[in-house]
Amino acid sequence: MSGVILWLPGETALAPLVEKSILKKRSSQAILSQDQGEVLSNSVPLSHVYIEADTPQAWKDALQEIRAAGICGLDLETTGLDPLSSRARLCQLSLPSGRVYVADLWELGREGASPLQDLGQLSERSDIKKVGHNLKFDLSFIQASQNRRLKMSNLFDTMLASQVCWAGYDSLQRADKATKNFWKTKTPEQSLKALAERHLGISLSKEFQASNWGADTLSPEQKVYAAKDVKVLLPLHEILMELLQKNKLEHIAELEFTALPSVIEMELTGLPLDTQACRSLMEQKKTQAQVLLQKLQAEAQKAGFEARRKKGTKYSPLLNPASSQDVLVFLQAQGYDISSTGEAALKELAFNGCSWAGDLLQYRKTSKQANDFLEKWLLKLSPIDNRLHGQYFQLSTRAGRFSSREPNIQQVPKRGEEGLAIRRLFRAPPGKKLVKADLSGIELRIMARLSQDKTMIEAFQAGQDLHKLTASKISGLPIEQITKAQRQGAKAVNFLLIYGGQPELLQKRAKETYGVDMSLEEAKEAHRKFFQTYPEVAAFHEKQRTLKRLPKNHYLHNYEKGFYSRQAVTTQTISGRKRIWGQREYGYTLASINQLYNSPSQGTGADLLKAIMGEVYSSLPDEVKMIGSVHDELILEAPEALAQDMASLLLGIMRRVGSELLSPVPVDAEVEVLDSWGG
DNA sequence: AACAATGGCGCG
DNA sequence: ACCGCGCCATTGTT
Repeated sequence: MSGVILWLPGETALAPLVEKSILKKRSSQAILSQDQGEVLSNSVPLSHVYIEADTPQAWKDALQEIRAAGICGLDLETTGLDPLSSRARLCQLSLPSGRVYVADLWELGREGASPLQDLGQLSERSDIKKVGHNLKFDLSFIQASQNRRLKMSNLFDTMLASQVCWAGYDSLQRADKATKNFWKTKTPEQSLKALAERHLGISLSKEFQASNWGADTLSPEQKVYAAKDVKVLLPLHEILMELLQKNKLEHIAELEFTALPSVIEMELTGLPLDTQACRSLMEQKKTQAQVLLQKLQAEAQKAGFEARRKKGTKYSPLLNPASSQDVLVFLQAQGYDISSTGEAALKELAFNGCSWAGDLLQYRKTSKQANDFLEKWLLKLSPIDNRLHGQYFQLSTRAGRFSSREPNIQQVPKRGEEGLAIRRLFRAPPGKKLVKADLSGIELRIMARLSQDKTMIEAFQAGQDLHKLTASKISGLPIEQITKAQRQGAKAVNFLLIYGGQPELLQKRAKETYGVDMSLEEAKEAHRKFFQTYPEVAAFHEKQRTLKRLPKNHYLHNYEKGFYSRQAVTTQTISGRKRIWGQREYGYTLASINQLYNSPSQGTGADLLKAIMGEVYSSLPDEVKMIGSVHDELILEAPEALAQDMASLLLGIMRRVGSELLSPVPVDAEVEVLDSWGG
């Protein structure tokens, strides 16, 4: 086993294998204010813990002190989690001196102050750094209270900073219960509580987190809790700044902080959904699904299907098409030789005349569309503005892409006529247009830049179609004679092979996706020709493979050790984002080589989109909103009169920022002004 | 009842 | 041994 032994988190059985090198022990306490210990003991007068800033004058004084300091910790307590339907109640501000101000925003409001306006202005000041944990939350409430776009600047999010430093890190943990997999991989916790413990040795109680923040008067205990939270932010900021610096990740953290306001805007604005059309399409699809279900079950019954008796469920003699076991048992009993009921296998059966398999596929698609998408969206629609507010997470993925949830905006159907019809439900409101921009073929451009492949770079510089070029090189035909089908085939070749796909997979995919029968020999030949045409891509792969044997120092920090380093295999994006590869299973299996090929590319795409989002956000007029982002695509909602201008703006920024990052590879984009997401 | 694993499928 | 996600229902386990 040539793998490199990475560290494990402290206490596992394998810990002795780990070399511990403590570079520099730094007492976190030195950065904490003197009375931190007393604060935690709860035995000192409240005025030593926090200062109330509930009068307009006291509030003003607090803001003045912050201006003088040039930095503050910022935290809000709110009546709920949704910035559209809940309200901010308490604002906590901390200073480098350790002083904490706690302000009851409602009380201040009654006395004629406008603290949320003040906070809005604070968020925009480039000369005052705002430090918070998951600032998306707090800033969403502040932004939601304003009637203009806040051009927030000089932000430092301790959660994002920490996530940047730990990206990709997996620790092995024993499962707490007896499960099949004894070892479980776990990503480190990134809550404020976890960070305070890890880096400062402070344990924060979360007892009051969900207490009644809408009460007539807030209790001293609630305020103490709130004050303790905000007090750890600046000490954490110090440590994370240094950690970012040691790992040369300041730039990536800055990229995340700059993208943050646009994420807030996307979540707050949400997507416009045509509710009526959505409901009727849902009903139509539900009916369709119901008809198909009965047909499937009736035919199965007629053909002699007998349900197994299952533990824990009510017995039904009917086949459940959502049960892959039921389906597999039935189809095998019918004499079909299959081992999976996935789409590829069922398509094959349907093609060979099994209409039941075709119906099942249709049923799965229709019921998924009706239940998982259309119905879910209607249930998720905000009663405040009747729009769909998915959440975005900047760093929940290993390579640095966004993830999205509740609902996942990144998996809205688009393929095929049915998918398109679903996207058309996202309609711009009257007088508005959607402006959509896609980075064109960005993965291959990134690969051209990563590998510095001469042929690829020249092709892009000449504005050539790389899929056609690949098709031409494989077939030996001149580019002008390449058919659409050949181009599609070459597209599969390009995407599969740059990430390490083997000829066997190529053969399989050609069949599945295009119905092209490719012999293994032909697939091998295409594989050979591809790397012959783009030799630097092969060299890039080779270079990535060697990374496994070239671990580098990566710095971490905790309260006990201070800053310390570990030998870690890391991969990097063009912007310098790092991903740490921890071993996954017993035996120290590292990343698969294909992951090492893919990660810098995928991560660079994320870097680029985030850079573009920051840039676009800072250039948008107030009436135009950023409403969506899907890996290589951005969506704006704009008044009709501004739509064309916004299209040019997007195109210009995407080309400029992209071409700068990928230089000498040019970046291009496709922009459209639309009435709906589906065109 | 709650949790874990799996298969399946939507997107890039 | 092609990468990255989130979400659902089923099925088995505690």
